[in-house]
Amino acid sequence: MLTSRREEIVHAATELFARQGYHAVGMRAIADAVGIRGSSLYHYFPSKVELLHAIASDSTKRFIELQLADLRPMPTYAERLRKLLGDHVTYFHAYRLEEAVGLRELQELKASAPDYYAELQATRRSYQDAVERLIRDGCAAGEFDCADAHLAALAILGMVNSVNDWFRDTGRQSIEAVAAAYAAMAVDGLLGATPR
Amino acid sequence: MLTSRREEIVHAATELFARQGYHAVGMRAIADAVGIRGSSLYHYFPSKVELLHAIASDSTKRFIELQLADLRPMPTYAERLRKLLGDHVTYFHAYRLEEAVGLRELQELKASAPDYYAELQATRRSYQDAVERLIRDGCAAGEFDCADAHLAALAILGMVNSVNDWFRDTGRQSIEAVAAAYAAMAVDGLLGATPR
DNA sequence: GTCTATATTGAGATAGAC
DNA sequence: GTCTATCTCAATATAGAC
Repeated sequence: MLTSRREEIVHAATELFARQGYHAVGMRAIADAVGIRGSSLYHYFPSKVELLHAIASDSTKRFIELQLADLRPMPTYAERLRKLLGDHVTYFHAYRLEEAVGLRELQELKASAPDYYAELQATRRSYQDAVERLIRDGCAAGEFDCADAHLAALAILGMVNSVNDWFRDTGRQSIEAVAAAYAAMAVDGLLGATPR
Repeated sequence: MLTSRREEIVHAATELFARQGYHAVGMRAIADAVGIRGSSLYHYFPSKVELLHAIASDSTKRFIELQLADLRPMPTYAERLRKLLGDHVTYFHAYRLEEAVGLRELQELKASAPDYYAELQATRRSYQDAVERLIRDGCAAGEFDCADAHLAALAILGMVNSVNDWFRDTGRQSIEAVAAAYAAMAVDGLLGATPR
């Protein structure tokens, strides 16, 4: 599964950062989890913050590329957005540790590595813009009913992003069921895609 | 404004924790912000984590008491929920630093002070339950249209909680306008309170 | 690529004078 | 209630052997 030592390190750091927070985890703890000495980590990453960047950046960029590529081939705006949001929730669940680190340690990245922060924010922004455009187009086409596409995009993204805060695999519903339900609440409910 | 030195300390710590994160801020930095020495802080708080608890607990409990007290006197469930959610957004904005710390450092509290964590989670849970009950009652009364009141409550709370992530006072809309718009998207949109 | 050894800095917290 | 002085520990990171 984990082919390279580098991947092994990123994986261990992701788990520790997600569980305890970036500053609460020392390089020694990461090294222990991998079975090497602290100093050996510096063979793979020049600093701790580069490790954080690798975690936050890799999964976010992969996610957004996937989502934006998938945006095109659908008959209606409603179906397009429902699929996008459902995939959003399931991806966020699959990479919940990475997303937890990426979201929670954003300001740490902003303070310690401003370039990386700006880059990441730009990537996120392009995704938010794509969702907003999709909503705007759906409104223009008469599929959606919404007063402010910008606000609606923010509200819906806030909604789907929050699933990881409460969802547990041990609960009564699968992540796929929750993903479908959230997509329906957003598209058919909030945006009124299905006439009532 | 800040009557006691204790309040002054809590206020300074809130700002610093919100901006830099709990572990990134030392007791010395908090003391500097107040104009005393680091050791003097221990006259008011026995440890750093007690300070965190004071920040997270005070504002959360005050908020939830306020909101639950306000729940009763309204003619319809829709109006009741619209008011609750609007107040939620404006309160969260007024106490955005405290809420940022309370939400982001939850796991720190869980690790360092499990009792405080459990207490705080129970308080939050009672609020979530109240919102869910309100939605369920509104559904039973035929005012709302929703498949799963539990999921709807989680989705709506995720939505209103996310406003602080993007809202800035320098933007084009006031917080009151955003609060009203979010309440409408939740109640009239997601829950379909207004017939379309 | 991993190790030992270490430099350097700052953390949280305490003792006890005033 | 605030101070000075200090304890103890752990942090990130580097140098250089193997």
